[in-house]
Amino acid sequence: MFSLKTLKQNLAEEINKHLPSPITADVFEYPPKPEMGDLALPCHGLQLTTKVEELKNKLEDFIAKNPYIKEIRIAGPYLNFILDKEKIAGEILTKKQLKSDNLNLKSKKVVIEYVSPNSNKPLHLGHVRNGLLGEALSNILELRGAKVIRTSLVNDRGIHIAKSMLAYQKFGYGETPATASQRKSEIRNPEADASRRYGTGPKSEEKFKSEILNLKSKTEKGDAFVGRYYVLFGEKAKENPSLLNEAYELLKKWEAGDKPTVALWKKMNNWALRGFDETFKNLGIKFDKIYFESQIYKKAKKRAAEYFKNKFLKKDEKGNIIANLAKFGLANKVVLRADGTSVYATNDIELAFQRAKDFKFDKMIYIVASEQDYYFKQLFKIFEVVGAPFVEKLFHLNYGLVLLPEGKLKSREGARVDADDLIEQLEKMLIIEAKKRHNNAAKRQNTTPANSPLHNIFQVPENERVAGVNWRGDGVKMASIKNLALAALKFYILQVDPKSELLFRPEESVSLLGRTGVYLEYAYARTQSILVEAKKRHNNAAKRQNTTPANSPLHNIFQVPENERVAGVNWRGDGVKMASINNLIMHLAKYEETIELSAKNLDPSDLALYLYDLAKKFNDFYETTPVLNAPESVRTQRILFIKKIAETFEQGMKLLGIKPLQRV
RNA sequence: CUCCUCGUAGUUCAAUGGAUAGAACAAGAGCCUUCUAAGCUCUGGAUGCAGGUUCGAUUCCUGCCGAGGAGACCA
Repeated sequence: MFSLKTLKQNLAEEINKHLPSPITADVFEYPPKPEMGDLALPCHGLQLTTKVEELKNKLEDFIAKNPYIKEIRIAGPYLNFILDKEKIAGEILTKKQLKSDNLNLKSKKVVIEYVSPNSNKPLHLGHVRNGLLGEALSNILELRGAKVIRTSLVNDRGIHIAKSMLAYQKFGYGETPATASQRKSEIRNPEADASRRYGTGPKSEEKFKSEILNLKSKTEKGDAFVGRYYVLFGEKAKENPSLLNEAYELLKKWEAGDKPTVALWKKMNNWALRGFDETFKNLGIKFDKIYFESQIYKKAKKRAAEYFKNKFLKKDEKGNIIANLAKFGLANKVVLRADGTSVYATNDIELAFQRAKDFKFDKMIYIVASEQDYYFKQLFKIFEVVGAPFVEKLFHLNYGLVLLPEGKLKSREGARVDADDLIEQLEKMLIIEAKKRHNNAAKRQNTTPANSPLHNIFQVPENERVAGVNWRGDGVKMASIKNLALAALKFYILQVDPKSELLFRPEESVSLLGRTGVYLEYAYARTQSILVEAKKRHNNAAKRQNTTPANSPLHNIFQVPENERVAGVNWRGDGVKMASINNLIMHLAKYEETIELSAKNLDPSDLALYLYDLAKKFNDFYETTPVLNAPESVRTQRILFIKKIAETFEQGMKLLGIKPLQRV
């Protein structure tokens, strides 16, 4: 069975017979232009005892015997290999889609920690990037054969939680998510809303109180609800700094197990967590195990105190327990405050031990933004000096921050883009775009919008339109706008190298044209359209296959039909572009190594860009090469070709967490 | 001040030390009696500056300039 990887390895082995110092399979490159060849060996660096031509001659025998290589050409310092695309296509197209068996991560246990929110405010764009990365990586590693355990850590206790609790206690008047009104402007701009809504002084509080009492019952997302009180605390504390002390008092009460306080904490936490669940579900993020800081902080403090006995840990002059990292060129790190309260490190240390016990992992990947790089250096060093057995297995996968235009000039406490709101915005953009397309299509066809086949889309009430509408009245359910919006968002974020910062402009960034998730969906939908139509016409691929006598069932894929081969007789005036078919075949052949690369680099952007290329090449093919209307001699083969492309799209998109849509 | 990351078309992103630095958006011109025109084709535009290593540097090294992040018991 054909595999590019194997071919490269075989070729390298053969070439090494003629070289003084051996090469490896990864020195091969792909020529910049397909006309040059399919595989290239740059010979500049090789210590050739002979000339490039002589090497070429020495390889002739091997080439003659190798079924996949047709020819070698010399182009300056390069040796270019022309592969037999017909042969390769025959094997690739009948090959089953990549399975997780016999791949190199088989049975390795990988624990991933990602997202890890604070339960006092809703998820924002940074969490989205984190979550999408984690989910895509988990999927990719799973395909490579790993056993992936998706985990998260919720910071559900501490002073920040106490702040939102206090604000609710003082200014909540018993409001709940179920009674809260959810106005768009509030969600978009909670800060501005908070000051408008709550204002200052007793009068505005009275006003607000009566406002809540008169609210219609419309449920607000719990995390947004809780988040508003956290913001409110900030507002109020500015006027009245003593509120901070009150919040600390509340935290102490909580730690002491004061019943009403714990009850309030539970209530608000549940609201927030339910809100998170909804957002996670929307984004297609799921965890196998969620750790809560509230459940480990006591143990964590104990462990930190115990480790005080370790010679690398000591007390500083204030009484904090610190890890002495100076000799490693790092700043000392507090692992337990003098007053006995915990810091992040306290819990992270404990949690690592707990996870090691829970899962006995081979690899533990922390997906945390690069602003924590230094912290993780310190943390891992601590594990090293205390002799944690799993220290070699830990890995911090850092990703760049998501910046906003304002943040680029002046960051710090920049504005936040709310995750839920973002998805909603995208849906709206899609609906507007669809309407525009609809009108344009009508114009092109010289008909009024009302007579256009797309007309009915816009007769559907808005709320249903978002959920999903029917297409052409044929009863096939059109994919929901929401899925398209998610495809756009996910692709937009995942196409970027995780290490790069991501500049996000709320209005422009997630474009719906060009290199986008929508483009992918559109290309995939086109494959589906062909395949569905093929079935309709009773052009059953399997049936046809039996009638094809050639060695490979796909033998004919390259046979340009007689009438088209004759000079001047072209399809759509462009001619069937063999280059377009060949490009696609080589591209399909590269799928396996793309997945491998993504897994190795822990970088889904390789796969995302691969899929974009696939869509691009497919669209090129689509424009120039008829499938269903192709002459019978090649029709079946082309349908199978489309099927293979569709399968690759499906798997690749699913790995990125993008749901392939039958129709766009 | 120290450390980390990063400077590529107007903008958002590509390019295991290799061939003419690729796309997309934005602008203009074309293409539906044909498998979905959210598509396709054509036209311009870029490696911050200065050195170094190399047969060859966007990539590696040094310095400068610029951006972001971290260094504090702040979560």
